[in-house]
Amino acid sequence: MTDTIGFDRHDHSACRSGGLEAVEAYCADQGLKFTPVRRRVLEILLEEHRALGAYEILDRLREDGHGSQPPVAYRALDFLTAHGFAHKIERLNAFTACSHPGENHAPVILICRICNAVAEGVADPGQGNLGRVAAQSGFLIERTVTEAEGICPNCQAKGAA
Amino acid sequence: MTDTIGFDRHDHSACRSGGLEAVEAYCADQGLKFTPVRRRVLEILLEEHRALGAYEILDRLREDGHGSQPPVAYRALDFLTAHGFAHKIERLNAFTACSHPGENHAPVILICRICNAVAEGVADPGQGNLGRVAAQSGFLIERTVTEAEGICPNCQAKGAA
DNA sequence: CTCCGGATGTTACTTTATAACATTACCCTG
DNA sequence: CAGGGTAATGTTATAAAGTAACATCCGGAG
Repeated sequence: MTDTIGFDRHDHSACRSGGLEAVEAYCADQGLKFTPVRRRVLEILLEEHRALGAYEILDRLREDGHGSQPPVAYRALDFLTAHGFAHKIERLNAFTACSHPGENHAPVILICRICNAVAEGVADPGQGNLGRVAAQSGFLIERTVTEAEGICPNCQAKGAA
Repeated sequence: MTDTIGFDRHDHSACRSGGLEAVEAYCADQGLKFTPVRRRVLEILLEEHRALGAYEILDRLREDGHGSQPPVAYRALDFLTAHGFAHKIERLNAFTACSHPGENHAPVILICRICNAVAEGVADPGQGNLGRVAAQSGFLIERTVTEAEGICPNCQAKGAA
């Protein structure tokens, strides 16, 4: 089972408020503290809907009167990534809001090297190449990093023109 | 098609000289310059047979009388990774010698969080979760990052004891 | 020999990330 | 509601990773 969003147009205000609501509900349910800083960082990620570096996020927090030192951003990002509300894109040393908050999933990230757009799909970590290689060697998977760099459909269309 | 090495004992001197020979032959064939610095960096990676940070490599180069500034290491690593003789492990900001030099492949990396051992398997980038998600959205894959963190068979056995 | 291009080397700097500790907010217990 | 524990926030300082820019060297083509 797979699904992808990210290279299409979409109702962004809905995706933003929906993301916040889903996380809020999940945190309430699980007894997690969705504090102002954490909430604000997720809002920033949802608003931008792209990969943001920790220091870009930090700049925005500073404008909002929150702490302006790196640990403030990194700690909020740690919380968000630990609970799957955001993902770190290792290839870019950057972060993005999760498209499927609440679902337990292994993110699959597609990165366009032309327009820098980022899309997220989901996968079962036990499946695919990683699952096969791990099973073969008896490796126990806990977390996965699955990313591809290439050209998104939009940029392919432009390039062909 | 998949295969893995890395968590087993093996004849390490053979794996080391074999790796060097394969790369040497490949470079001669392709007209690539396998210079002393590049060769030395690959040797270091093969000797250690683990993930090494660029600055660890740099320390070794310094001892050998090569340049001791970061670009020296990064340029050699760029060469090695560009041609598939080594891989960058994004999760660790570290590098490792390729287990399958010369073969055109998408590496699959398994990282043990207990003993830090690293194993490499190979995969077809068009297959697996990445391939499925990319195909579905019309994304053109150029490079892939496929890594898992978890527990290797050896550490699982120890933990069970 | 001389020019040219690629590789090496250096200085200096940027970006990314974390350790360590002080302060604050909150909730639980008594 | 006082006191105490815990978790979050905030700060200073520094570590770790990576790159831009330029000087130098070296080997091959003309």
